[in-house]
Amino acid sequence: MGRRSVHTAEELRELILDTSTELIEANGLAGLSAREIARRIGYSPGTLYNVFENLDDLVLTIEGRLLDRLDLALSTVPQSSNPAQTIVRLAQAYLQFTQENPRLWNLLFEHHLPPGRDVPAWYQVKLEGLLARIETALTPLYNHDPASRSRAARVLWAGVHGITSLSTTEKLSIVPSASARDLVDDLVAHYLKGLNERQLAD
Amino acid sequence: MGRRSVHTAEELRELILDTSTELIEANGLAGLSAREIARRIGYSPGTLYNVFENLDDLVLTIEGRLLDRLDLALSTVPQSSNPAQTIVRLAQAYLQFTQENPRLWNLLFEHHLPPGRDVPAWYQVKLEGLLARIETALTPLYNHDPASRSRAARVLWAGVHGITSLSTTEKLSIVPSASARDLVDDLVAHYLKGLNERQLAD
DNA sequence: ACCTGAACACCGTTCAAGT
DNA sequence: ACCTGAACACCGTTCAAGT
Repeated sequence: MGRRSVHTAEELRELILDTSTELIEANGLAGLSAREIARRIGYSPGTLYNVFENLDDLVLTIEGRLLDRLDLALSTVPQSSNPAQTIVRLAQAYLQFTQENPRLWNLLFEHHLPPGRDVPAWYQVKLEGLLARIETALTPLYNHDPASRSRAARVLWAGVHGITSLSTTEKLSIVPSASARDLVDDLVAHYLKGLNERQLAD
Repeated sequence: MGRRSVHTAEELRELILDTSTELIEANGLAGLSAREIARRIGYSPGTLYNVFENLDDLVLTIEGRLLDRLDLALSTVPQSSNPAQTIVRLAQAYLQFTQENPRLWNLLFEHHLPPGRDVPAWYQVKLEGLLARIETALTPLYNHDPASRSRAARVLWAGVHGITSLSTTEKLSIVPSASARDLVDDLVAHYLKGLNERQLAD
């Protein structure tokens, strides 16, 4: 029919992304469908495929924006003269972010690309940027040993991720979300203390 | 048509579960469909619903068996007189198990029940049984403080889960799977050392 | 150029009808 | 009692046709 664009290409793109985000926040990845997006924005399903290659492409775009938002949240964490305190603050900011956007955050782990398709390069870049924030905070403890610093950053990242993952996945209520913060604090405090003892022993 | 059962009810159930497991191992949850299972076992789709309530019920059954297999694997870990070493061995056994069954293991985190439906009680019981293995290994360090012991067990469990999760989710290749074992060892060693220092300070 | 909507090849689940 | 297969209400994606 050739509806004379009531929306610019950019507006249409935002409309699709916003609507998709709402659907995911309401019901997770299972709540997202091309036809439902189309219904809500008042276009036909085919129109989505003028804007995005397919649903995976759309979801990756949403994931990219989510990583940007997390990066922004971490960027506001004030640095402390005590590296351990900086790390604790970063971990708590991460935890808070995931708890504020649980279904959206879960998307990062629910959604898988079809076998053979790789994650785009920009996605890896964003992840590495986030990890770099932790590495930077660890530098005062490790400026002589980048390999150990890198490992410590990954262990901390994965550890905090594990706690948040188990606390937001209702299916593993082993970690009640009320105590996630305690667990994160405990992890960071004792792990860093263990690292520090090792350094003193050197 | 009333095919005169060439399979007993029990055989049919196993056939469905085995075929479903194969589909998941090949392509993850996305590769599982009631119609595809039916095609492979040579029954009509409707027959699945004589055996299982629905696909969620089927998937939960597979998850239960998976948790049983993990429990079995952990049960063969020899206890050491050094609690830290027992924990390291348990963590490594967990890691190995998840790496041997990556897609099946991911099922536990990809699959979500529809909103409102709770995880069955037997599922929670199995999870708590697994956690109890870690708590038991920690007892020598903590027999006077069950609350701290419980927290330490949860932190270790979540931490190892986080490392394995990031290493098997191809989308977060921040943790190359080659180094997952190093990260697990590092986490357990330094976390326990940090705990231990605190105890000595008490 | 942009958008539609029918078409194709799929889903999960139910249930009357068959043996 | 067990099983079928049509039916219903959905999917993602493509693409000829319309304005």
